[in-house]
This record gives sequence, C-alpha cells and structure tokens, in this order.
Amino acid sequence: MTPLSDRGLEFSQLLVEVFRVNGLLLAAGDELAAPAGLTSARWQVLGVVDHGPSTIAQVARTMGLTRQAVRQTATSLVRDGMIVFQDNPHDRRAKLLALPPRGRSALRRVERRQAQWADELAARISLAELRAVTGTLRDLGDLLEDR
Amino acid sequence: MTPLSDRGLEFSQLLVEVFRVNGLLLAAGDELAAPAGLTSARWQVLGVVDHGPSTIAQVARTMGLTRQAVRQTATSLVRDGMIVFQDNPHDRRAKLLALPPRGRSALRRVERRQAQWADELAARISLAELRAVTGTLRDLGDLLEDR
DNA sequence: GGCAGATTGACAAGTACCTGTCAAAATCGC
DNA sequence: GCGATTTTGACAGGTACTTGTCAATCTGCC
Repeated sequence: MTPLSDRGLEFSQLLVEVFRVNGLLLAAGDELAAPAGLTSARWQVLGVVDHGPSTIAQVARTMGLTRQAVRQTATSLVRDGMIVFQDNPHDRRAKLLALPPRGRSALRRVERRQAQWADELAARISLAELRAVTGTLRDLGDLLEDR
Repeated sequence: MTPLSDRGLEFSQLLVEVFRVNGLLLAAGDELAAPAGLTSARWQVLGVVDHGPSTIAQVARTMGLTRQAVRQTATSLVRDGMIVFQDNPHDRRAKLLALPPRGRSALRRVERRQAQWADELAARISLAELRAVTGTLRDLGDLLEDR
C-alpha cells in the first residue's frame, strides 16, 4: 500500500526513535531544571545570557528560535528575577538581558546536575557508538537542511 | 567549571544533534502534510484511525500522548470533515473516530508523498549506518526510560 | 543630512502539547 | 445487584513554540 523500500522502512524506524529520544531528553531536561525553579527553555536562555549580556534577537539567533519565542521566555524569567533588562548604549530599542545573582546561581545549580547526568549516561554507551550516532545524525540533519 | 568527561562532552553533542534532527523532521512532516490540508499531528491521528475506528483514549495510548492532546486534534479534524464520530455500541461515553472519504483520501495523499520522501533520504545513507544509529538510539531511549 | 531598507521589541492569534479537575459511564469485587 | 474503582470525554489553564503585523529605531547609501 505504501511502497516503502527496505531502506525506507529502516528509515521510518529511525524517525520513531528520534522522536522518542527527543521526548525523553526534553523530559529529562525539565527534571534537571525543576529543582532550580527552571524549565528546559528557561535554562537554555540563561545559558546563552551567561556568555554575556545579549538582546532578545541575539539570543534567538543563537538558539535557532524566533525572537517572539525568546521574548516570551525572557519575560517570564524577568518576572521571576532570574534575568534583568539593562539599557543598551548601542541600541535604544534592544535592551540587554543580563544575569543577576539569582539567575546565575540557578543556572550553576542546573549545570552541576546536568554534568553529572550526562556523565552517568555517557558511561553506559561506548565512545565509538556515541561518535558514530552523532556523525550519522549530523549527516542526516545536513541532508534534511539541503532540501 | 562544568566538569564534563570526554564522554559527557560527546554525549552533549549527541543531544544537540537529536534536537536538531527532530526539529527538521517535524518541519519536513508538516511540509509533506500541508498539500493535503494536514499537519504532522493531524496526519498521525488519521494514520491511527485508518487501522480501524478508535476512541480518543485508544488513539492517545497508541501515539503515546494524553487524551487531551488527541481530543484537541480530533476536534479540529472533525470540524474540517477529515474525521467523523460514530456511536460506540460498547461504551456510551467514548464515541469512535472513523475515516470518511475526505479524510481517507487526504491520508493516502500524504502517505504517497511520505513514502517517496523516506525512500529518497534513505537512499543517501547506508543500510548499516541506518541500523546502527537506530539501535544506539533505541538503547539510549531505554536507558532514559529506566531512570 | 536625509531617506530607503533592515532590524528590533511588542502584540495578536494559532498549533501542539501538558497537568489538574470533574461528572458520567463502564468495570470489578463480593 | 450494588458499591468502590477505573476509565472516559470535556473543560480550564499553562508552556513552548509558530506566523503575521506594527511602529520605533538603527544602518547603509548617496
């Protein structure tokens, strides 16, 4: 009925696994971030801002999201005191997002937990396998981007 | 600062690739489904119902989502005539979702496009690589599920 | 200096998920 | 058969994204 080749079928199974692992990783990220009062999305924004004060548009470009998405997350972070707006001497429109102590310590807390989590999981998979799967996924990503 | 081992670092790169490929696959799915007036989510629901009339709760279990998510999608599909509710002789609460001709033809159209797309992409990656990456991802998924 | 075009943050509305809650209906235990 | 438990659809509200639009501001060109 759906005339899939052997490869097409194998490929379909890969899709399912990517979706599944993606969902599990997101859930794991939220779990790691929760004790610090964060979520995956909020944590990622803090991570970018940690590299230096940035505008909403800059963070969006770094994360591969739209300005609108970052703005929403940033607004909620400001509301919770995890992030502050600073005036930007170079652009009157685009205020800079910066990390106050409260945001910095929340970020550090999640980073510690994440490092331990990553090490634990990585220890259960051989380095060769890890590299192989990353490489293949990167190729697949490039293929998908080309179209 | 973040005390990641070599493996932990390699693992972090894998995370990034999984997120990237996931996003690209979702976008590709929406593109495949759009000409038939569908989205990835709507298409998936039609795909499940194609196997036989099912209740919202059954579809949710099959897709690994909550009933609430499926209900939302199903409601919009009913609004567009892609799906119809049938009375369920076995349960007065849970009506059955069924595929009228309009939904069936939309589904077939997407399936044809999807099969061609999957074959094209799969042809560019060796079968061995495809199997290896699927296997490793499955192991990783199992690992993540265990915690 | 001044104007065209690009960039930016804000706002609105939509999609796709989630958790929590509720009442109705089905199922299970006795 | 009857009461306790489970399942179900519906509703409310929240998160994390998207596209489209707008006015303010910045930038590049002449």
